[in-house]
Amino acid sequence: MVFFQEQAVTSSDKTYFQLREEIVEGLIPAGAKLSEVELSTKFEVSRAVIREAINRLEACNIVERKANVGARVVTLTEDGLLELYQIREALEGMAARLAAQNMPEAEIYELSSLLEGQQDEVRQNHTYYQEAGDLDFHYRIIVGSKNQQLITMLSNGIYHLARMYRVQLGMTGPRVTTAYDEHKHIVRAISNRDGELAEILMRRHIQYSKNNIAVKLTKMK
Amino acid sequence: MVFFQEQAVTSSDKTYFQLREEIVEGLIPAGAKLSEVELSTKFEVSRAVIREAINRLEACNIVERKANVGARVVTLTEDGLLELYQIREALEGMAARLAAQNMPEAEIYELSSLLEGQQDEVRQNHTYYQEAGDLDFHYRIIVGSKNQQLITMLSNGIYHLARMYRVQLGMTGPRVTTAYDEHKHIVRAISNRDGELAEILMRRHIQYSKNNIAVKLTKMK
DNA sequence: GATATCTAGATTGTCGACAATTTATCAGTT
DNA sequence: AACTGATAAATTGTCGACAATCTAGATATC
Repeated sequence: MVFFQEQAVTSSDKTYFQLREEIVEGLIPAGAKLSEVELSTKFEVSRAVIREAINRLEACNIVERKANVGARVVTLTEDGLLELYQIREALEGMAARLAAQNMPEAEIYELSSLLEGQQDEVRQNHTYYQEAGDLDFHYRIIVGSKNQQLITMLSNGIYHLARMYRVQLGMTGPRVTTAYDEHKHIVRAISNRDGELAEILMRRHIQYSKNNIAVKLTKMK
Repeated sequence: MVFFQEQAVTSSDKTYFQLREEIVEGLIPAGAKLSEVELSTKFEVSRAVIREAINRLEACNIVERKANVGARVVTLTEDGLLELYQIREALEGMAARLAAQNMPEAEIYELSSLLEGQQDEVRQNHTYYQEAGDLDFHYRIIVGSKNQQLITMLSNGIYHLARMYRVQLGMTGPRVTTAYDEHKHIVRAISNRDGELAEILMRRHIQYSKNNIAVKLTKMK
């Protein structure tokens, strides 16, 4: 699935995208130091474009920088994960509420059909719900909010960090099949233009997956 | 009042802070183009530090950049303002909920005394509630959430854009005195460790001020 | 042996110059 | 007069070099 396409026009863009992917996927491990000269030889670009890429990663909360010292990939902690899900709960809850107000009927219909199409798949191997489908669902609702700042904030900022946690804690992906039913209920609320309910359901949905991850985390210890 | 101090260690920091202030205060008007050479001569630094400063402003959603074209200060629109307040409602509502869970008693007591101290002031010139007081209140609750990512997001990202709207639409600034009572109710909920109520009250509080601004906006037309 | 100070190495911050791209100007054609 | 195309000016993107800062190791002192 093409989640949302970002086209790299400048060399700095390409470097940023690639670096981000390597960090999210764990090729560059959490906590690692990002040496500017090292990366500039690796990617065969000047330090200027590396610096710009690192700056953008910092804006995503994927790396942390200290002046005159350097940049490190963030370390993944249980607290950090909970913090992230609290933010997602607030923002995506609001996105669902706004989607109920602003999402065009056509988009709602598309989203609804998407879920219908996945129904068979869910029933067959009736345990899991593919991660891609989950992502697509959340993204469509975010876009449906029609709040451009919210869309940018979630797509550029939150999303990649959230994925980094999921990938590196081995929860790509997906959660038990009940997630599918939760999605259906949310869409129904949006379709009924019931923003209040849509927000409540979305927040619960995110709380459940947070709890699911928290359980896995404690098991890993 | 010292809202929260950022200390500029590097030349790029200083440029970023100053540029941000000039934009927020309107010295550099909304929609203006940011020429790199022009700014580098004005601030007497190289283009590299200007570029870095502009990158950071972009991360705050204060300027927009297009590759190979340049950066412009964002234009202030009614839609943009509403979008911003929707985000604030979601995030600061969550902050209030978390503050009810996590804020240390000492900090709650401080916040409470702060409000008590302002009571006389409010009664005397019984119309307005100083902007500084309002900022301080919101900031303390955000910090009280103890969610580091939320704190960063609001302090570095949302806050400056919100202030830019208030300054340039002439609503520094304060809203009618009822805001003071709303603040008191929120603190009471936090003090009672009632996160659910604290969130509801904070969201209402922000909705009210949004409506207040929306009214002023329509009057200006 | 522990602490403090100094020096050398490495890393980041800043600069000016060149390359690539966009925008403006102007001539030419229909 | 309006549109197209080529050329020139201006702006952004990228580069390598130098300056400022931090880090590590060695030496000296108590």
